[in-house]
Amino acid sequence: MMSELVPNTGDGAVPRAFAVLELLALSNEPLRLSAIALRLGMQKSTVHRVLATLVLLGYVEQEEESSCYRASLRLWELGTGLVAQHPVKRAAAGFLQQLHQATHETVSLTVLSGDDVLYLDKIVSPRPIRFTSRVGSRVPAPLTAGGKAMLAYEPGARAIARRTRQRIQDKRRIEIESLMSELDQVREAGFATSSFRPGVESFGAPIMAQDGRAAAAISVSAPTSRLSASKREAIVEQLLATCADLAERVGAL
Amino acid sequence: MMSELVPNTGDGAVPRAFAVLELLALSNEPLRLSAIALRLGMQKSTVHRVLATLVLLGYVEQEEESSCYRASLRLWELGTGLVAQHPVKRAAAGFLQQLHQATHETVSLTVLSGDDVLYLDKIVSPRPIRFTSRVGSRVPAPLTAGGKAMLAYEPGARAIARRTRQRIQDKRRIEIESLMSELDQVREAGFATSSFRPGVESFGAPIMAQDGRAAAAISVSAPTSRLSASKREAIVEQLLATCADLAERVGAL
DNA sequence: AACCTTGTTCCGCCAAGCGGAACACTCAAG
DNA sequence: CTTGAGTGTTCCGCTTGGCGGAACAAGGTT
Repeated sequence: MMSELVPNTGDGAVPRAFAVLELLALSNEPLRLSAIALRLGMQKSTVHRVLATLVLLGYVEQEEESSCYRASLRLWELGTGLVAQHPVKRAAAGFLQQLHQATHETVSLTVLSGDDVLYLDKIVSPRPIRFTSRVGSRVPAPLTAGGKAMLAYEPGARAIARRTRQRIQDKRRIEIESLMSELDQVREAGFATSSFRPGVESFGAPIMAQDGRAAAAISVSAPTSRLSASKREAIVEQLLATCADLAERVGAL
Repeated sequence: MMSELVPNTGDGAVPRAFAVLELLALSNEPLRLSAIALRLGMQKSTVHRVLATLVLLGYVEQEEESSCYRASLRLWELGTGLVAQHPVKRAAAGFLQQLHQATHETVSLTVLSGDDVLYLDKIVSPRPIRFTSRVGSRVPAPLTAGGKAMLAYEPGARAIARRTRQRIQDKRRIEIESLMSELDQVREAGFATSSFRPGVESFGAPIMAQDGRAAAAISVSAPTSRLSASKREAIVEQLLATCADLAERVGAL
């Protein structure tokens, strides 16, 4: 009947434990036991047991004075190890650096994750853009330049667009048909653009894999005020060259 | 009876699930179901069930062709959110940048985690040092400059030194009594030095909290070949100034 | 002092998790 | 082609670990 307060993934010990851990990780302040039990619709004693296990495993710490619980850095430690050995990120690091040197603008590496774009890496411009997405954060793919660059080669692009439209607040941002035709143009031109953040313009291109889909995308973002027609042209040219080189490298490994 | 092959944290569904997840996260290649069962001393059917749960929760992905399992980027995603809101790291970011500008050398931010130092942040020198520790990695605290800077104000320093001596391979690296007297000197001078990596010299100073212990440490590392007496002096001076300023800022929040 | 909270502990009930065994399948050697 | 040793997956009976209600202790606030 879907009568849960929270979109719970199911019952059982493991899903519960992860629900608690995620809640703690996403919350920016330490949480009380009761607050966790309330927000997850679980029994206090259950939450207590789960927390005891997580503390034992080192994923959660309990502040001794306030008896609040917060996630430890264990998750982060495991996570950084994961992304450090990510093949695309490893291969891309030097190319991103080089592209940043050439353009002097903010350069990002993203992959598709569900309906979102996940920021794997980023080199910020010396004069950084405000409201930039943090590395490790996710943004609906159809909004971003890198996301559109990847969606152009994704079979399920239309479904992603529909789901995203349901999800976001300002529905005018995504009109399905215009987006789909934009993706056609992206396939032709080889790059996508986006200005979904006010005052910031982005250019994104896919890193193509052998199977015809995009393994990742690189995007260059700059404030509109700093962009001229010739600068835009130069950015796109350097971006496409970088992605082509990188695709060759990725294909080789 | 402690008859486990692996230092297992205990039985039950949740510890098992985390054992599997950690194994996958730490392994740099995708693992087969049998390999996991073997290495953790678990039944195949148990591993299968656990993996199914982890896949459902989005922490593990299964390659469709080889049916291997690997950790997804979910852990990393949660982890980056965690460290991004870490108060010390947030406060330190600007100071690290500034210290890097002043010294043009590699600057690191570390915290104490167990008996280790955990690298929270790092700004690498334009001519980067080889064999540098990755952000998110851990190194035995008594080996590093930042670690010694923090241990100098840690009550359990001696115990940490003993445990670390047991743990490492080259026991000559740590002589308990000489380390303890070195920590005394660190308290007097306000900074520590280390050259546990061949050819690299590091200077570390603590960021003091109100309780008289070190909340974190900043260290500056440079190849010995690039260091003169005056350069060393300048680095230490700038390092100490930075840590003092930062401690004030951290104390305020 | 009479309430609310909070976190923690206890305990009976029961299902979720466990692991052995059987299954389907692939690949390599015979 | 057949055999065999792997693999991953499924089934199922048993029992243990997890569940949640209730009682408990400790502060904090009215």
